[in-house]
Amino acid sequence: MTAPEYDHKEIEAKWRKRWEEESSYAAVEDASIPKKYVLVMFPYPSGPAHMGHVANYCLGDVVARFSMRRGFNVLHPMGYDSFGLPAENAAISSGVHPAEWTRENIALIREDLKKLGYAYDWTRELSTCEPPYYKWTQWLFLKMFERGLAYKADAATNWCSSCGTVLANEQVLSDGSCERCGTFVDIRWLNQWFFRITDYAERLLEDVDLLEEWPERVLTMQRNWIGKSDGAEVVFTLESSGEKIEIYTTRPDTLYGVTFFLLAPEHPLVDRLARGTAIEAEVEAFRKRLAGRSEFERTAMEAEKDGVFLGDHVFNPVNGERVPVYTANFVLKEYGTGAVMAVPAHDQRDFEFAGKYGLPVRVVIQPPGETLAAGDMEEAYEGPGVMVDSGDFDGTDSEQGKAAVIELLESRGWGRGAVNYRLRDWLVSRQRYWGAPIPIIYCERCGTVPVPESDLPVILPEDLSLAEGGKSPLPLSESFYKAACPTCGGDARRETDTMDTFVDSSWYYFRYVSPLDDSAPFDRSAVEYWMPVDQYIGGIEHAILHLLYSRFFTKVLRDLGLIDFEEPFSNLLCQGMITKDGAKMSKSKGNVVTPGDYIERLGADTLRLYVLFMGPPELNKDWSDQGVEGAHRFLGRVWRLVHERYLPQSNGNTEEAGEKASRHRAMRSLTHRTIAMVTRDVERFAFNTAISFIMELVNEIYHYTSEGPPAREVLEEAVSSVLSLLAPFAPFISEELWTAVGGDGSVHRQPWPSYDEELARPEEVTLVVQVNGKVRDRLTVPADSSDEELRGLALECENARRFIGGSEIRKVIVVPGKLVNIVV
RNA sequence: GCCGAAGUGGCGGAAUGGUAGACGCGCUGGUCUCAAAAACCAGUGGGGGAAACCCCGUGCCGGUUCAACUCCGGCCUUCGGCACCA
Repeated sequence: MTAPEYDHKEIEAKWRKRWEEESSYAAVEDASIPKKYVLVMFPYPSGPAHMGHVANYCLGDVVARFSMRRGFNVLHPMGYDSFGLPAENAAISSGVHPAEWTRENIALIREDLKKLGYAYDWTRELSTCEPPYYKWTQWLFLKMFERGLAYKADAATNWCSSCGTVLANEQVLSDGSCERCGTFVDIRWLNQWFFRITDYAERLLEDVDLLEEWPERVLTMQRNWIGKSDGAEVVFTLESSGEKIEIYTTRPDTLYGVTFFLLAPEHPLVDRLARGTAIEAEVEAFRKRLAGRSEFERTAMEAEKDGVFLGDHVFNPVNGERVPVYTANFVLKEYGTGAVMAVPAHDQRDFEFAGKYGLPVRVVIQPPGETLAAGDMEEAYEGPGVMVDSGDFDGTDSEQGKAAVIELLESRGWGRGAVNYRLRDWLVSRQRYWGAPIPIIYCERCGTVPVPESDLPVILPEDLSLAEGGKSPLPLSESFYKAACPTCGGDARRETDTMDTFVDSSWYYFRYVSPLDDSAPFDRSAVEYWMPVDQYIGGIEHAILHLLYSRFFTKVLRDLGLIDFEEPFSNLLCQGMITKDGAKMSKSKGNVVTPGDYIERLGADTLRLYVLFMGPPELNKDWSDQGVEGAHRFLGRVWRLVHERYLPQSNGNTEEAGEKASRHRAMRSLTHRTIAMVTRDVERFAFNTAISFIMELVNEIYHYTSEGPPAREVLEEAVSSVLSLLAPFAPFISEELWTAVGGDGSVHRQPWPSYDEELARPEEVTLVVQVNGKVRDRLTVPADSSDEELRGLALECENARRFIGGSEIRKVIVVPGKLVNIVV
């Protein structure tokens, strides 16, 4: 009888079909069973699955399968983030309708995900571009609008000329380019929709502390992005008109050192002061110098200070001093109030500006153990010290001075303590077609009117094609934009902008709990059972955008009284990137490896095993074709273990376990030890080492069966443990072999194996003998040797004696079961 | 500049303060074969030695400890985030 070959294609097709027929992984709401919500970031369907998806979804699948087998009721859903620009770009280049392109790609990636054998509850599959989903995206927009959290305003926006739309701040990279297409964005003043995420800045920042199980780097990024600073708002008075101008400063302790005053170039006062005066031409020239440069260039640290005197002065409230007003390139319109007090002695930027324009420098903070003189300074002193030349505050420590000055400002009505955030409101409108329409109607008589909930969804018409230049057809489609005003019934015009796709993905994890609910975005009792997500898994590239927006949405939902928790994701695992030859895979580099090819050639099990074995989840890992062959070789080894070593043996030809028991006992011990180690490692997401322990067990079973006749029950325990432990990683082959060895039902329904502590302990251990901390010998000793026995054995062994020589033994340290260190 | 993460064989990577390099890849040798592939077995950090063994070795310099890849202090390098944010 010859053993069958490992035919991954046949095996995988067979089990895939069976699992689908049986809906094996559908989640059921059952309050009597502890739940686990395992979520992987859903894909944007731009084609078949790529390696990043595979790596990500393998992590989630192991967590989900492991949790199922430990008795949890697991929700492990999948869906598609299916609105977005690439669909429109495809339409422009190939003429396919975005809807068609998107649905075809969904079919492709779904096929790959199914081939990979992920244990998803496919009955909950969702797609954000379908009306039953975006109806609720629109509903959430209306809720935001009702609470004043969605508003329309004129703002300087980031315009990407290539994408033909505005972008949120978060979608502009730090070099000023569009995160999608790399084009440098321009600044345009436009009337746009925003979500008032800044209202939640403090909560979003404070609650970062609740996210104990998130990676530290993500928390840091979130904190940086929110960018809180403590300081004061101070009111200065303009000489010419007497009007009040507010500034924000983090250094109220330097208020007495102000020698000039700065306005952002976009500050409305700049125009007013310049218009019709002698300096108008100069301001115009200054504006020209700035125009055509991105904000990034303008505010780059290397950029030279540039500005213009505006012909007016302000009075400093604390000392009544009159200082000149300038506009300067480095002052940002959108941070603080767009106006700054300048203290050249204690701020490097102001120092450079003062140097260029011959403005005075006044020292008001003296550093410890040093006396600064304004004339000798080569750079600003920004550290703490003692306040001088500051009226009643002279001699005060600058740190205490901050609070003291704020107290003075507040008591006189000159200002107040204030915090500032770097975070800006979230710009959500897009001048694009392939997105959820913003449910708003503009009526000449009634103004901006929300679409009534009963009229949702506002359907995105799919019978339109992109207008000239790839522009959105919505503003040109009368049947879309013509509407009756919900309030007065008169002729009105529908909003033709659509929502940023990050809105769609900010709440999808709520929808999974009740994806078919037509009466609400989610069923409340289902949310109470399943949420929050116990384990969220995804790429680090979403550390700011998606995660911050999702946290914001969750807090808004809580304030709406729809849920009663603050944070959506209890645990977060950020996976690293898979690279090829050290570089990000991209079509232009020609270094893309396609999962589908490997599934075909080596099988889904091989691919799954390899991406998990490559290294720790959070590290970047480089793809190796030889490595993936190795994973395949291992599965072949497991296959032959069962068919060539185990199955023939189980027909008889065994040896009683009692005789020459130590060989058998060692085998059993390793089996139990492996269960312990794999369990521990899966719990801590160390899948690479978990797999290596299974490999060691397999290697040892080969030895065990080669050295002599195995004991049937020992071999059976070892082999079934291998299959049981391997199942979450390589579900198809494990199921096939489980069936072949006559296992009970499906291996994926078996309880996770348990182990016997007593058996797991080895009978013999290697005792390391050190002399003065250097290893001098290794002895094999019984595991239950007492410390005294170990000490005795170590002192007697020849190698140790050689190094001890005639020296006096000063100390002997015994680490039970492991090591003896003799100090001489 | 600030914040965070990481530096270990030819490579991916292992090591609750206690055997550095598990497991895998690659390479070398052996078994099987007419031969090869596959499979199975063995070896594989560097240097020295016939061998037993010895010396060196986890980015660098110090420190704590009987014992440091691991803890502490100071650097260097790489990657990521923030950055003229007042």
